[in-house]
Amino acid sequence: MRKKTIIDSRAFSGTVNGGARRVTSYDVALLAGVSQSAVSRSFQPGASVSPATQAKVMRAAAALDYIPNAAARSLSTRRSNLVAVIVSNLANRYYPQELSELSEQIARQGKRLLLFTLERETDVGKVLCDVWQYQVDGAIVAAWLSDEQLAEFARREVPLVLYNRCPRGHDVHAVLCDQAEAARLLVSRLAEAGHRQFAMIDGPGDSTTAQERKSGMVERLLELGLPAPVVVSGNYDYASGGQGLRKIIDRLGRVPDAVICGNDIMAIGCLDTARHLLGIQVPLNMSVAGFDALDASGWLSYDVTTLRQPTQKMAADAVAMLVTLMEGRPGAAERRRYVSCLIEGSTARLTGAPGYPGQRQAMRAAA
Amino acid sequence: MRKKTIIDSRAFSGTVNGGARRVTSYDVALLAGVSQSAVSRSFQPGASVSPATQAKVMRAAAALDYIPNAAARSLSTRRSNLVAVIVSNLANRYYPQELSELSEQIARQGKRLLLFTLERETDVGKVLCDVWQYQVDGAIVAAWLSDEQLAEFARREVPLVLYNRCPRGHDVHAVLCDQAEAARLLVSRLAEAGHRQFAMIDGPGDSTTAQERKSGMVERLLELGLPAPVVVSGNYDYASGGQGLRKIIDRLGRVPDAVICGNDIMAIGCLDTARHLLGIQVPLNMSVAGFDALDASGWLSYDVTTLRQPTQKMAADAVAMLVTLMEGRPGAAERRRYVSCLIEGSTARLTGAPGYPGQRQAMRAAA
DNA sequence: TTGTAAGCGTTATCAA
DNA sequence: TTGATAACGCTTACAA
Repeated sequence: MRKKTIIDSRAFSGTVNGGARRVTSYDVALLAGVSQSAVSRSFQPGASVSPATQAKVMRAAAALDYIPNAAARSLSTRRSNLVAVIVSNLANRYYPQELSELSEQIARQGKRLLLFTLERETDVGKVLCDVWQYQVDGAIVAAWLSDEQLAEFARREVPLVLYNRCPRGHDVHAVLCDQAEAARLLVSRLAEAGHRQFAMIDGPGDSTTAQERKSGMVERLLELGLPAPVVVSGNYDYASGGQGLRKIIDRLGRVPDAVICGNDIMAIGCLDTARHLLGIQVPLNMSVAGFDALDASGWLSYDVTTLRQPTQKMAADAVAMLVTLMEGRPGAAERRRYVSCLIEGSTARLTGAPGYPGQRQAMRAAA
Repeated sequence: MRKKTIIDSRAFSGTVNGGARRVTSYDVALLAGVSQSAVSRSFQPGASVSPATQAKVMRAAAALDYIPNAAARSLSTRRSNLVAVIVSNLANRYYPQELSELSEQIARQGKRLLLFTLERETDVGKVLCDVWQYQVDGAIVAAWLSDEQLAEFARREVPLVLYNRCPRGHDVHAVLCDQAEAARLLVSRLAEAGHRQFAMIDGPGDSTTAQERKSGMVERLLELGLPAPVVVSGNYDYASGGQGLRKIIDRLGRVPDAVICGNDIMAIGCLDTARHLLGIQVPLNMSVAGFDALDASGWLSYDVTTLRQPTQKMAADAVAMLVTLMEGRPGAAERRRYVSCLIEGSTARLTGAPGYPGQRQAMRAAA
């Protein structure tokens, strides 16, 4: 008998564990004068309860401050309503809006975001065990997964959507922006405007995004028959931009025609060093471009030529895709590709409309 | 009998709910040839299990890919090992590193971060119900809580630490940086250097941090017997800085001696508009200062005079404080106050060492 | 529509 | 140290 149990535990003020007694659906049932299952049903969207019963239950619940226990529900339904988001600190630092976006979209689906941050891209293994423990209904991962890790998601049947990471293997779902294509576009436009000697300040080695950007650039230059670029490595921060530029000039023996930076932060660092420390006229003597279209890249002091990913749409689609998978619905697109949009700032000489001044400046002037 | 149940559910492949059968501690026990309790104990840090038993269990667990179910544990122990972090999108946007920091510190304590993001500071009510449902062990809140909401945390006995929000009421725990004091310091130093007519570009109305910064400034000016400042409102973004400056000049009929901005982003916007659009020499004709010491404020193009909060320490202490509360240990400091550190950039004329060039420039020159 | 009862997968108590 | 067993608080057949 269950009722007896309740009375018992009241007497002991919590039989097994020391904590204070919590209000449960039994208490509500008792007060409302209905069965416990009636209470449970009253809190479920499409259950069959008469309005009268539901009203009684809700009144009693309110009186007792009753809130259903998610852990118990999770145990019973085998769904936790939790979505794991795994992201490296680096990514969060440079794309904070994406996390907000994901959080909002996940909440909109009635789920909650369990956050796992990584010191490095490849640290996923350290948190994976916790991901399993919490029985998350799905995961969105913006970090590097090994083949074994990918396989484990499949084996444990945890729906997975990769966010801007290269999905090796066929059955892996992902939203991703074509970084190589973006880099190719940038190179094409710069070449069109007469740039011949390119240089790149690369991102950190563990960033697949950076790798794609680099390979896209190198490939396109090769296709165009232009000289091989000078590539130096950076780690996505401001200092890398300035240091990278110095290294490039050192290695090349002169100022390159164009410097493509792995992200906007480095582009800004490169710009500042060029203008304030080396006295290089940008874009007159050298063009500079970045990636990501950070807020800062649009500031008056910079107006960086850069490539914007449709991050808002990507986040929304990632969550939508995950939900489809969680509901076991078939026919979901396995992966969605996006294209970056070139923002013609005033740090690179480009041909074609709108030409000078840059797109942003023109918009400002028009406003 | 439990074993019978297992056999049954195998036969039906999940009795009640349709999902695939999961590996449970019973399966491990069966394979290892021990009782289920032995399995449970083997997975608990300080339980009394013989090495031999533990080894058998671990071998079997590995063979079956067994992972304990957090929901079941949570139900039984009444601890979820979940910490809710409630933060507004705005805050996350401008302080992404804090979230990373909190996440890391929480993980270090063996807990996990359940993220709740808010469109506005005052939207806490919308997510609170979910916070209760998930039975979080504690919460760190960087948003505005009403008295009722504060009371509800107390009533439900959910340990709470406010992050940089004014704790009304006595028994509310918090880590907070003294924003008013920081503003007072800034005003003092600027006044010392001869600035008389101050202006402020205020933050959004729902930001208590902005309110404190403003009141600190106004109070200190009053104490010093300086003219009342011109205060215009902004909303922490770049455009607000430029618009704010124009409004100030409009209202004052001239350029003020010093503009204090509610955050660095607005300070940067203000600077760019002053220099590039209005041709004002900064700091020669006008000083500009901000708050938060963003990365961007240290960039060569800006080198903003600003105030840095010890965010890393604050995040670590917030989590440490929360853990103390969760463990029911008494003697925890009820609230911890921090002081900001003035970063003497080159956008404001200040007296005293190190004088010109700004601190950052001097450091760079020395390097 | 409603109540009864059998799970969900753990931990904790108690006796052996 | 070990095993049997009773919670933990919910959902969901199934029967009424």
